[in-house]
Amino acid sequence: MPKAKAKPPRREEALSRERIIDAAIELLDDEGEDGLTFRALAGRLVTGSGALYWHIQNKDELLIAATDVVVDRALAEVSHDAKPRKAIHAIALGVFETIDAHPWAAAQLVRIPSPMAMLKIFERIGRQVEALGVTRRRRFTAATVLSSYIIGESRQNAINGRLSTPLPNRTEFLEQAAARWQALDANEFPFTRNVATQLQQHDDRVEFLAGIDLILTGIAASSTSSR
Amino acid sequence: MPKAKAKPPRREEALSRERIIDAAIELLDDEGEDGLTFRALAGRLVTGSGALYWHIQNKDELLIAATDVVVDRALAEVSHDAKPRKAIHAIALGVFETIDAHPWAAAQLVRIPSPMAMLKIFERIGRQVEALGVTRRRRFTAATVLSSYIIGESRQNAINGRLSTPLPNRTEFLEQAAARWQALDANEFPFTRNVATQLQQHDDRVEFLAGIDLILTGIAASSTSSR
DNA sequence: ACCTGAACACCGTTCAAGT
DNA sequence: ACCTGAACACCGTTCAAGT
Repeated sequence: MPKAKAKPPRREEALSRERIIDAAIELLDDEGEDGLTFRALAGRLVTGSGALYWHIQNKDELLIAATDVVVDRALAEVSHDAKPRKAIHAIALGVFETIDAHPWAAAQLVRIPSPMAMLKIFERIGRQVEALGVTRRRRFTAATVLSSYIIGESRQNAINGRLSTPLPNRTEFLEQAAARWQALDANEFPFTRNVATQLQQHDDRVEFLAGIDLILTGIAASSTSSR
Repeated sequence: MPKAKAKPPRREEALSRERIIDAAIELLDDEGEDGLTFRALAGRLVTGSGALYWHIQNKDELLIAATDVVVDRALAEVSHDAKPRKAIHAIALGVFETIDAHPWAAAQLVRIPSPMAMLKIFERIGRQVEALGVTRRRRFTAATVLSSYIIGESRQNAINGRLSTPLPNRTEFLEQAAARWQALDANEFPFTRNVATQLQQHDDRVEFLAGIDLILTGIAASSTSSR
């Protein structure tokens, strides 16, 4: 028997705030929000759990930092030079897809006070609202409505992989949701049951953008009206 | 010295699911989301923590049930017989004020799958959307956009009493938020800094309803347009 | 049937001790 | 300066034992 034993896992680089955040994102993606514990994270980084506190303040800060990273990446891919409506679609879809890939980020975006990631989305949307020629007084409202819808709806649409036992794909996810709505009491939920059929058929991204366009129509109509 | 000792607190009624939920709401309102623990709740109800599990499944179910109760109360106060726009305003303000009084409920409303409280809000909004004469195909989109905005914005506006040290009132809350925005980097956040002034001045409810009306304008314009 | 409360299996966070 | 890992002060949840 040779002297070589099974090598213990070795840390290749020194610990750093950046590496910790990257590992946290991986862990969150793999195991969900509950999967992120300091012990599990330290295990992946081959260190002690206490070591992490040298680089980050606490779990909250880590979650917010992880969200900032994934949102920054998403926004970096959105080109700046489209016309306002197209640009807003692109920002919206960028956020939509990031939250779909990292469902845990949605909860962080709506924290109070707003994390930087949220402010960056708001800023990018706001500039396009300005470019649409919205009057000064209405810009805040318009940007708020758009941002609120983008984040809220992205969250609702994100498949949380670990919720009910394996959700193979989006189609089944939608079917389950529709079935739940169809099962509601007919007297108490006539409207919801009625639109459940649409829920089953719809394409997420198309439906999501339809909501954006509805708001954009409202913005355009408000700006041209006399009120 | 008389025999009478300090009476231990006595439970006046038997434990019940209802009493547990009511006590949980009180505890959540008093101490915030972190304040709701089974030990603290059992303390208030003068019982053992394990006893609660005879009446409720677990903490998640308790939070959802508590949310259902406060939302039901809010919706019960909203009259059914107004014209659609006024009715939507009333539903929106009802939710807004309930979340302001019970900020912990907002997190529950956006859970997946949607809790009953969320579906009830959606249903009430949806019926009014129908009453507005929105075409069948657009009803789902319209109700979704409205619900998403109502819940998202109510959450953002709710004062979470325990966040930073005592937040005396809403004015100071808004000032703090505006100050944070003003402190942002001028090159990276021109839009956000610019609207920060508005944030400082605005009346929450008025601004909130302005967003609702923006969406309603979009709904009206979409329905009458040819597309 | 309902309640009790100790026990279990976790957490986030701290900190003396190491290098 | 940075890392280690045991220890602390909590959690939610379970369950044998009581009434």
